[in-house]
Order: sequence, then C-alpha cells, then structure tokens
Amino acid sequence: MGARRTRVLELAVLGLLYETPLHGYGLRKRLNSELGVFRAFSYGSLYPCLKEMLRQGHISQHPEETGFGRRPRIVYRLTEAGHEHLHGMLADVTPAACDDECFGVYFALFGHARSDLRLRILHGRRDRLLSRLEELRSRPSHTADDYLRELRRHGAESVEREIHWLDELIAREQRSAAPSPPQPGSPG
Amino acid sequence: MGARRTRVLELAVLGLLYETPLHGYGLRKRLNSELGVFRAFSYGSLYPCLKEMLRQGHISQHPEETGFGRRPRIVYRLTEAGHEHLHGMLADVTPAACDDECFGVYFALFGHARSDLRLRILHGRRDRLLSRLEELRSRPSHTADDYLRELRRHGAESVEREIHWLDELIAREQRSAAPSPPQPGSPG
DNA sequence: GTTAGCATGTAAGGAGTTACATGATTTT
DNA sequence: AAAATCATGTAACTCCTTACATGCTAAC
Repeated sequence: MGARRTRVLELAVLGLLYETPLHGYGLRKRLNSELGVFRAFSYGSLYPCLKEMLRQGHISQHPEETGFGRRPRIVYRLTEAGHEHLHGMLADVTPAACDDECFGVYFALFGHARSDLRLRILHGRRDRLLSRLEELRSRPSHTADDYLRELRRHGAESVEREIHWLDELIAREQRSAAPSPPQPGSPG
Repeated sequence: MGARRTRVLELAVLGLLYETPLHGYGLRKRLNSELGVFRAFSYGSLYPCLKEMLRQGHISQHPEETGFGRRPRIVYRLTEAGHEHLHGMLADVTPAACDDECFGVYFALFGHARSDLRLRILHGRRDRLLSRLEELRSRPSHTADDYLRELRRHGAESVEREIHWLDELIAREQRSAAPSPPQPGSPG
C-alpha cells in the first residue's frame, strides 16, 4: 500500500519540521497541543505519514545525537524537496482548501509566512465563510421547525463573527504590509 | 463487505425517516439542505448506508405508490426495530458524542424529542465545550507565536459564545419543561 | 432532441482511528 | 518493584468521498 496522502496531517508535519527537526513522539505532542486546538492525531496516523513522507523524500531521518545511556530517538528533518513541497502546497491554497481543519494549520504557519501568503489564506477563508453564510441564509424559513431555525441562526451568527475577525486581521495585515509612511515594520 | 457503521449518517437517516418515509434521492436532498448545514453527504455513502440499515432490519423498503407512467421510487420507512434503535442511540448520548457534527444532527431531532432528552443533549454539548475551553486556556502563553495566540483567543471566544447560547436554551427548556406536577412519560 | 435534473447504485480510494504489540526510561 | 510515560510502530477497521455506470424523465 503506497501513497497515503494525509492532507492535513502532512501539512501540519511539514509546518512543524519547518521550524525545527523533531522525533515522532515530540511531533505528536506538538501536533495535539499547538495545532490540535481543534483536532487530535494519533500515532497510528502519524508514523505511517512520516514513512510515506520519507519515501517521497520530503523528510530525512537521523539518529538523535544523544549522551551516554540514552537510546537515540529518530529525528526527522525537512529536506530541500520538503521545503519546496511545502511552498507548493501553500501556493495552491484556495478557498476550497480553507475548511475549518486546514485553516487552523495554515494559520499556525503564519509566523513563517510572507505577508502576501497570509493575505491569500485570510481571503480564502473569508470567501469560504461567505459561501457558507449565503447558503445558511438562502433557506430562511423553509423549515417549520423552531429548533432548526434557531440552530441555523446561531450558525450564521458565528460565521458572521469569524468573517468580522478575518476583516480585522486582513486590515491589520495590509497596514503593516503596505509601507506608505516610513514606518520600520516588525519582523518579516 | 458487511457492517458499515455510518454513525452520523445513520443517525441522520433515522431522524429523517422518523418524520416521514422517503426515497434515497429525497433523503439526500433533505440531508444536505436541512441537516447538512455543516456537512454534505454523497450518494456513495447514503445508498450503502441504507443497504446496511435494511440488512439490520431498521428500515424497510417499499415501491412508491405511483400514478400511471411514473416509475415507482424506492421508499424507505422506519421499522419498529428502527424506532428502538434510534431511541437506543439517543439514550446513549454522552458529551463525547456531542462533537460539532453530531450535535447538529441531534439538534435537528429536537422537534420530535422529549424535554428530558433535549436537556441531556444540551448539557452533553455544554460539557464538551467546557472541556475544550479548559484545554484552550490551559496553555496560555506557551507559544511565543502571536498568530497562534490570536487563533486560540478567537477559538476560546467562539466556544464561550456557544456555551452562553446553550445556557439560554437550557434555561428556556427548563422553564417550559416542569412547572407542573410530574406526569408519567407520554410519548412525544 | 439535447441538456438538466431525477433516481439508484458499485468500486476504489482517502484520511484518518482504535486496538494491539513491544520495549526503554523515569518517577514514585 | 511498580506505575507512568517515553518511544516506535502495525493491522484492521471506519466512515466517508470521488469517480464511474446506468437509465429515466422533464424542460428548453
């Protein structure tokens, strides 16, 4: 069985290894504590994913340089091909790819991304939420059920709120990106 | 192969057929327009699910009573066993079962549920959200990354809002539920 | 008379999960 | 010495999707 594709997980692993090399167990910990605000990954998916990424040459493995009595752990590190692959994935971000799960992972990479990529992801997410909102509104009283209507109302409100949040982030991003006034910005 | 379990989809189908018998195509339409506010199902999952439910005896199929030139559609209807199965599933609702996906489906059944079941589901969802909130707060500044912190802040705010929404629904439910003496459970 | 939508399916695959198996190391 | 947790995996399964196959029927 070749080629497990592991979309979200693969992206998350690429993102984490972009920061620093790490071994499997540590990866899972960071996956579930930092990225995994909205979801948790198990070893049963992580290790096969690493195996496949190795096979594709996106990561390489090295025995940990350890002291004396310690068994060396298997440390994974992003290869050049892995860097390219990550950039390729980010270059392909579309609204369709900005579902709840993926957006969290994309967002987690923001610290390392360039401003134009950040903006594209924020806009992609915004577009997607707008579609959802339209859908939610397109059947206003089709259902007689009060509970369903209330659920939909609350859903629409949440989506609106997230759109508003994105608008603020986008505005902030644009202010710090377009350096009209001579303002020495912060980090790149 | 046997026994596809199809949790969410099965639950949704049981719920829809609880209301009224329907054929596959119509089921999918209602799934995606009413329940599927948050997700869409495809025929490739629906029809095998129906097949399996048939095999288990939870639904039965009948050729539609049609007029003249019309080809009769295959109409599915909940059996006694199906009713029991649905009640069993609802009786087993725990906080763990109240994830984003399932909660929407549970909620969609509220119109047919008794008040105590509604309350149990609302509380189950609330408990689950509280756990998530605690998790979100348990690592406040563990990350130096501003973006991740902002993502988490917004996530926590959304969760708080939903909890508040649930609190209102619960209060409303309790007001309308038991101001009068305890009545022996009549079916809803 | 051809597109669009109704209607019912199957086969293969995707992206994970749970449960299992095993052993090393650290903490109590 | 026992329990916890670190660490690395595999096998079987789940639940759903996409793509495919097929034919009917209504609308333009």
